[in-house]
Amino acid sequence: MKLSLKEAWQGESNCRNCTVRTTVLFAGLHESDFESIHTPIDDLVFEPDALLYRAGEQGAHIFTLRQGLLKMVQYLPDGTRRIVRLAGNSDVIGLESLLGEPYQHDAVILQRSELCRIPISVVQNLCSGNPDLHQELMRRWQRALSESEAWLTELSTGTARQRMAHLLLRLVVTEAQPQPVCQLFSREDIGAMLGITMETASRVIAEFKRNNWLQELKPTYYRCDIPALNVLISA
Amino acid sequence: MKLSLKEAWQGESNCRNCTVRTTVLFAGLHESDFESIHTPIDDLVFEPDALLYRAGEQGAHIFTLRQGLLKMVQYLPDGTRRIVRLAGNSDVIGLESLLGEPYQHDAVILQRSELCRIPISVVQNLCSGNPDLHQELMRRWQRALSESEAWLTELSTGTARQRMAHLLLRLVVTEAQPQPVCQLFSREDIGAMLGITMETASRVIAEFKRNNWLQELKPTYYRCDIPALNVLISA
DNA sequence: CGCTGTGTTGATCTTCTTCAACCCGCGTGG
DNA sequence: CCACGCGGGTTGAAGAAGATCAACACAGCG
Repeated sequence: MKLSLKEAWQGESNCRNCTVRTTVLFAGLHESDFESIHTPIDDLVFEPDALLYRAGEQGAHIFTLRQGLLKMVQYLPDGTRRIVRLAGNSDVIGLESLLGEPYQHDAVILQRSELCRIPISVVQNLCSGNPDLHQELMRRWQRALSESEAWLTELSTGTARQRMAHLLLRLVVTEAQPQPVCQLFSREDIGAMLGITMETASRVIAEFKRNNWLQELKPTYYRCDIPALNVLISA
Repeated sequence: MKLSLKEAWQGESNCRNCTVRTTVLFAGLHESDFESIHTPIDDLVFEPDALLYRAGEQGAHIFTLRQGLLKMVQYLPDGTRRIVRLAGNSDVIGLESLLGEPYQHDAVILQRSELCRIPISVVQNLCSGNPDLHQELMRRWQRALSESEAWLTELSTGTARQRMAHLLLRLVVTEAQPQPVCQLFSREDIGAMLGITMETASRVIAEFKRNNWLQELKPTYYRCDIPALNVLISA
């Protein structure tokens, strides 16, 4: 099985009683629709660094992230690596497989994730006669597109400082916590997100810490001074 | 009417007999489907610099580009401008309005364009009972997503030279001509596409011309040395 | 105990930005 | 008709920002 590295199969999903059903792809389904799900939807848990799928693979599933965080990675001919998007809570990834296209990215787990692996045949069956599901799919596609464009404008434009500020602000709002706290990634990954080197990423973070824009609570967990960061990006 | 600047209304579209129907959004429609198009689909032509729509507007139409080229522009809080995507032949833009979301970009014509303005109500009506149209819509969304991600990896990564090479190669392949010829934009726009300044854009182009990677046939029209450019990006 | 991977920091070099001057083609108004 | 100004493009010189290379700290682990 290629889904290596600490995969934990949690059993088949019971979509009908899914705890996050209202926020999730199948929100609009009717009771009767669940009868027509014959191919099993697996319920999976992954630990950091697990590889969900690889760019170029012909996929037969889409994935709904019920909990966690992962990175979508692309490579250039010269070997450069760029992280083009993150997927978190209630995001759907691998949509391209619905169109018969191979996966466009490596999908790698960043934080422990719980997700459902849905065979594309299930989605296709449900689609006939489910305008709500269509609508929901389009919404996911649009979400991915908006995210991707935000990465271009916010995380690939301006100085390293500005990009980092944008990244941090994104992270604290998506974590949606009462406290402005986020978990940071390896300097290497931060570099690949912002289009800068590991070293500059490190230096910028050091500078932010010196200025108290950023405060390390425990390893990889940081508290950020949102107003200060906002000044940086609108200057 | 806000669609200012030399708009030319060409009459109502006759989708049934559209010359590019096979490549276009409505490719999968049946004869009978055309009966149910009650709201008019307008057939428009725009000259360069015309503004199709503006970011933030609540749109009531999507647009199919039958011919031409336009840029999709986003702005940062600090006023920076980035071109996040180009749309050309047979691309569909403004899809977000189908979801009730406001337009995410300014859409500005770069080269004389012929396009159809389709009311979202028409698309929504046709969608019920037209899986092919759904499929086609998803394809367009995925295309936009792929494009957007390619801009991140190819046009916002590496040195100015590499980005320019990527841009030129993209342009000559999309033009799909026998000759490796493309029409270039203002230095300002090139800068906004590559995330560099007008001046560096100018310098890089000058350098390419000196090295004969690039040859100006007539104003704004260039012939490029594809192999040479390929070396640049894979070095 | 030493090794490895990750992060940090310094010194130097390259690249890009910034600011300024200038050219040229074009249109406008005197 | 010509002078002028304007916008777009080019080029130079200076400086800033980031990349690169190298050394080192430190934690985790066999």
